[in-house]
Amino acid sequence: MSQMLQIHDQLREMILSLDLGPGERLTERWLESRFEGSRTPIRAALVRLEGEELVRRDGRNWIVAPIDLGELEALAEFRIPLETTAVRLACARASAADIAAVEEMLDACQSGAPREEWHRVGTDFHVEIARLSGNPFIVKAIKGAMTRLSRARWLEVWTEPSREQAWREHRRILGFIKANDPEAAAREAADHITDTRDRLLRSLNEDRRGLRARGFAVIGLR
Amino acid sequence: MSQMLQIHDQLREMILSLDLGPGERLTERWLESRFEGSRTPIRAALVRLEGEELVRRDGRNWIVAPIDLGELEALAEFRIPLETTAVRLACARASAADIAAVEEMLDACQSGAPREEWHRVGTDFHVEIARLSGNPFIVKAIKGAMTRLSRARWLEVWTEPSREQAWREHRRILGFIKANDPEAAAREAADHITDTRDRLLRSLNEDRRGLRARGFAVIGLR
DNA sequence: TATCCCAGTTTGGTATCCCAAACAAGGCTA
DNA sequence: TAGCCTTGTTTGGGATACCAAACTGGGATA
Repeated sequence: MSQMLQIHDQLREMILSLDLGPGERLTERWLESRFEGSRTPIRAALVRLEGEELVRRDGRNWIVAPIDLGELEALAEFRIPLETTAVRLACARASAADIAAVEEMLDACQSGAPREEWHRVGTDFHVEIARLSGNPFIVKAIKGAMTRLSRARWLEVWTEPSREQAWREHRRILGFIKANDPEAAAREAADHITDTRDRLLRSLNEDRRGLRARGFAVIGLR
Repeated sequence: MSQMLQIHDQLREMILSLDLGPGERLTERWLESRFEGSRTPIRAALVRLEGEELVRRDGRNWIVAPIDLGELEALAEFRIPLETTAVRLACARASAADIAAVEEMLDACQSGAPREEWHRVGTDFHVEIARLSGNPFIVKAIKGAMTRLSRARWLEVWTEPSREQAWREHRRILGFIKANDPEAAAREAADHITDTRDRLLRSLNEDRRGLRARGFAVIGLR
């Protein structure tokens, strides 16, 4: 794989895992020494990440895209029509094997699994459901939305009951798809998105102090 | 503005106006002489355009993204839930002034206007409607979808009646938003997307020969 | 002491250089 | 003559050189 893509992937991972703080400045020279490559591939990776809105220009400088918690509502509003459409289409189009594969993914994440695992599966579930719709544009949009959500979800303080509930909701959505009940699946999906958004906002609000202590600007959080 | 952005915008325009044929190969050296800049900003522009999926890699080479007419259905399927949501939200949120601005845009495009004008307004209308929703994610998604559609729309053979009908449908959607009738607006928007897709597909099917003559691969057209 | 200014440094933007891989054409061989 | 190999050319990937603008810090000045 080209050096540029390696740098892109590593940098992307560092950003999404909050290894690099939101709003943090990135100088090309620092990245040069960090990744032991010249500025050419580094610039290409930055331009690419800019397209994914994980990195942004601030005047002439590069910065890690800040987290704007104010967009959480808009994000849910965006996801609901897309994901309800996705589950409806999934009912009509998904094969039993495809559905089983998603079910397996859920099963593979047991309650003892590390937090990274829960985080990843919690994101991938929605992307995989979108994939069942067979519509590549829906998949791409959901993937982007979940990426956008990803860092805020790392900040969430996960309690065992809330995690359990999200889990049940995932299972219910999948169950309705399996039972070929598109309207119930759509209702469940919409409710799940709303519930998840509320849980996230509540958690972040209760933890404002903790967020500040960890150096995260809580812009946009009402 | 930086040279890179200039090159990006020009190249983007050339691609969207079919000045550069879909599938055509782009060599960095040719672009270098064409834009009288060095390869550094050109490569940055290409990476950026790759993110917008207007340019693509073909092995090590760069090519203009081919038009895949097969994605027209999926594109309509993607737009319907988003645009129906957009008009519903617009009813709740858009100010009279914002609505009037869109109306003015439609008025400004009289029947004697050049085709470029019709093409542009026909795209911008949907983006502006999305903007009335107040949801930036919807705006961005619709903008992307309309970009994706743009080149196929250039290939369409526009008849006066079909253009008139699209026009009436735009007015009707806006009318229902103005009258604050979200469900009627949503129904109208969905119908419009379906109708437009059908008109486009019919036109392209009837003109397969013409497309081939103009050197466009008609991949994906059923 | 507060403010302004200027030189030195750092940064991103651009141009150019080098290289290895892909490609193409021509000639050699079976 | 058909297929293969060789070799010269072109290409994109990466490294480096150079520049102008932005920033920084320290010292002169009011």
